[in-house]
Amino acid sequence: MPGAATVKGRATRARIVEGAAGVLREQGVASTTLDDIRDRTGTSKSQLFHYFPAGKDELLLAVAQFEADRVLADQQPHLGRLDSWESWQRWRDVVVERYERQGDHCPLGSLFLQVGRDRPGARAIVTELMRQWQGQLARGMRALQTNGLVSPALDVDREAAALLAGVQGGVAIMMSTGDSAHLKAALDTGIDHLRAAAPAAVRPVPPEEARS
Amino acid sequence: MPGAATVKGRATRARIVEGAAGVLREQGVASTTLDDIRDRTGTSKSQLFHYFPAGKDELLLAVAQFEADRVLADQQPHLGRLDSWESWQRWRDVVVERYERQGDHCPLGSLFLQVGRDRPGARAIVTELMRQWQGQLARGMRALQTNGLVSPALDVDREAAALLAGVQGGVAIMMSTGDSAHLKAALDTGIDHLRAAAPAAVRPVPPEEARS
DNA sequence: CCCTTTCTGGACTTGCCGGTCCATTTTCTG
DNA sequence: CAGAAAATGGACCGGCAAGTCCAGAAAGGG
Repeated sequence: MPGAATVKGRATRARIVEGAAGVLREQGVASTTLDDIRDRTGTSKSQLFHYFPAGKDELLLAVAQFEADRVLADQQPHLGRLDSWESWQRWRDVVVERYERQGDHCPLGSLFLQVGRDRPGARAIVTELMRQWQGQLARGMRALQTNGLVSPALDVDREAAALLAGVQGGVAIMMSTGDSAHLKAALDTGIDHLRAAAPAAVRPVPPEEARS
Repeated sequence: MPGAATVKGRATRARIVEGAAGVLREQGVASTTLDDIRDRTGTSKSQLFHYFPAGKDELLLAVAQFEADRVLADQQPHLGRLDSWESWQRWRDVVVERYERQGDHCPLGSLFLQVGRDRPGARAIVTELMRQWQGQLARGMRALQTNGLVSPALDVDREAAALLAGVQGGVAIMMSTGDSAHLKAALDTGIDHLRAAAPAAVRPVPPEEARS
């Protein structure tokens, strides 16, 4: 916790990060100035630079980490317990609901564009987020396998990667178009794909019998 | 073609847009100034404002349209002829190759962040791009149905939406992490999902995918 | 060939915003 | 209760880049 040696200091620093996150969500990175953040958080210019000596970029990076942590937290506890079809469905609903509420703004995406993906730390934040997210999806798929709901032959890692990509793309498209249909389609077909890999004996939902 | 009444004028305007697109690809939106574009295109400040009276935003929007047109053009002719498993595979390879070459920079994404999604025209550009892209995928899937390679029961629109989302997300993840595994996974599982919907009689290839 | 319109060059203005500085207050430590 | 270290307030600076302006050159058109 650089530049925050006392309780008061840590509190102020946290207030800055949270407040900055709020401002950034509301008005976007491009049009947010340090003065906006200063106003919102009731701080002074010198405080901003006291806690983030490297300036705006360092602050933005801290906000990025803050937002990244929220992404997974908002999906819990469902994301951590994907061991039945019902739990997958609940997770799917939570994801849709979370991003529909977030509206057409992607805090993380814009942050990285501003900071620059190459900056030490920036790439690491998103890579780690994706790694954990995908890991939890894969874990859920293995749980389905363990419970005999999905064939052990399923390539879990590839499937989890594809599902994660679908979610990311669905969100991205929603940001641009305002329509969540793609996100829902990606989630539903992804889960359908798992269902199709169910051992025939326990196949849960007759997947649309239309062989004629 | 606002502000370009003569051949010479139109040529200059086009030179500005293309040059600006180049600069933006190389150094990103955030750090590109009108002077950079002026240097690159061998023009003067007054020319920039002559052809784009509303200033930088209007120019960026024109570049966005330019880049959007490229996206689909780069996938042709494969995207237009998705009527066999082989053509789907070729398209898949072209997409991967195109985005791997593009590296970790997304001209369109950054452009919209800078301009703001809400600006009249901005949202329309990406919405139209997605609509056309998805339309061509759906058309390809219907061609498979017509050729008896895929069950007529397949929900083409949902499947196309999901595949498009996967591609978008795969690209987005590649931009952030530098790894194209998610893009490949999304494409391959998406196409697998189609293969799984093949009428049993003509099921083409036992889905054996090379994974790396 | 003249007169209008379009196009071009580049100097100049202007406001914004990241960053600096130092004085002052508060908190920690022994 | 000192003295040090941390935290705070806010005035100030300086550069940069978007946008303006006008003079002058080229096209176009009757």
